[in-house]
Amino acid sequence: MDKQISQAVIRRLPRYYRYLGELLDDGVERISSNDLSKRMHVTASQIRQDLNNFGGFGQQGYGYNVAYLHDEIGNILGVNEVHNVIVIGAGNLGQAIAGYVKFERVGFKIIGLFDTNPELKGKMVRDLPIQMLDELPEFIKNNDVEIAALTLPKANAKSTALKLVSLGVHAIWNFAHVDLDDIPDVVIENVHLSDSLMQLSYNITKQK
Amino acid sequence: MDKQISQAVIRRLPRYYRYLGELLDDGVERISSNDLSKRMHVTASQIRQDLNNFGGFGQQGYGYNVAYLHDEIGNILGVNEVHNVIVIGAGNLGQAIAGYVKFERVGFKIIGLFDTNPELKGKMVRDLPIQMLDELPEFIKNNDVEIAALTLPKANAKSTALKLVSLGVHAIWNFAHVDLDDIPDVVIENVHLSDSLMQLSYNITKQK
DNA sequence: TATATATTGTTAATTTGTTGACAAACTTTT
DNA sequence: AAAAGTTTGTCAACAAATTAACAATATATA
Repeated sequence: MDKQISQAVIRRLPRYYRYLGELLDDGVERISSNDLSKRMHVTASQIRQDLNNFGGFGQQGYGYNVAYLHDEIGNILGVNEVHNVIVIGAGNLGQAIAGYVKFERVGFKIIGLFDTNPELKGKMVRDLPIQMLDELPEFIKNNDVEIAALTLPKANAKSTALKLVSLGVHAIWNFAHVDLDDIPDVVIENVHLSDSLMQLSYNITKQK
Repeated sequence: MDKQISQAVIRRLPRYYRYLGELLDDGVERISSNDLSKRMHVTASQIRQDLNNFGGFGQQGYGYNVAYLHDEIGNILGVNEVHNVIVIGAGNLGQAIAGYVKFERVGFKIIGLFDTNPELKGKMVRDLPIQMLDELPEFIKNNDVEIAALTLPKANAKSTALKLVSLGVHAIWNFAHVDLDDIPDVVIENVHLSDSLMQLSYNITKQK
């Protein structure tokens, strides 16, 4: 059985991935945990501990090969394969997320955009038509949908999530301001923008 | 000197605030740490520990008064006062964030929207005109700007952040895909959507 | 090729965070 | 008004996460 990796480690992986990507763009071939630690403002020890959860990617006396490590972390994160994404809720945030993923993130592909408002039906958002939510079952039957981004009011979030799961979608990227726990058989990632803004507010307030 | 509160605690505060708000809406007058723990899927001990970092808000044999505790956490988070926000970068995400804060978050007020693209100059986004970035110094002089949301490409993020700080803005809500550390005299809150999506991807991949 | 230097992977020590336990203090019931 | 029941605040125990230390093993240099 696989060793359980703590979420604290998982949360740091994308950041490693990003820094390694930048090094790669800059043509840097190798890097030591010590040099990387200085750039990232973390301890070298933590970098080595984190990476060694997944295997020994480095070499004594040499360090880490940037291209190799970048690729390996990409594999761990699953971003070297394509994941199809649909967006539920075609408001401002939904459209923004659709555009964001489309242009910023390789490895993820927006293939559908849904809403319940009949006035939006068929409206094109870039190259995707807004579809009605009742077309979703048919759409999922015909397409391999892996992730659903939920950008809708919190009142509808839970019921929509349950519906998605029953239709076979097993990963939800949730932007609604509500916790979607106690839904079985689904991986949830919450983006609570309000929480983030309140943390900022706390840190401002504290500083005064 | 104030006792240092760990970020682990701060991260949980908005969630308490949200659940208490819902209880308030439901007309619930009092709640024990035990009942709240069941709803939130955390331990009662953690709730009591967290709250007692800031003071004794409860009463033995009674529990916590919902309205009072909600208000107190609001004070701690600083959301009972208004914070003026400007958005730098009027693309999809910028417009979405502007709308999101405007409609979802009391305590925060969007007062300006800026971009560098001359074609957008004067274009209205709801009731706000898009202004050019070179109008920013004058704007900040005439308005009490507390928070800047950065929704622009990462290439411009750091220089813009430095400029904002030099103009007197001391809090940044950063959506650009880059770390804005080693900028002094500023409170930064990062929202790295890519990181979030990659965490989701990891958890999907792991599950297989 | 031998020696000096660099750097990992891993174990141990330390620090931080979480949970459990319970006396003290309140509320509710009789 | 007394007794029984609840629930907090806090201390102590435990668990998890982070940092430090260092042997092992590579690279770089002379």
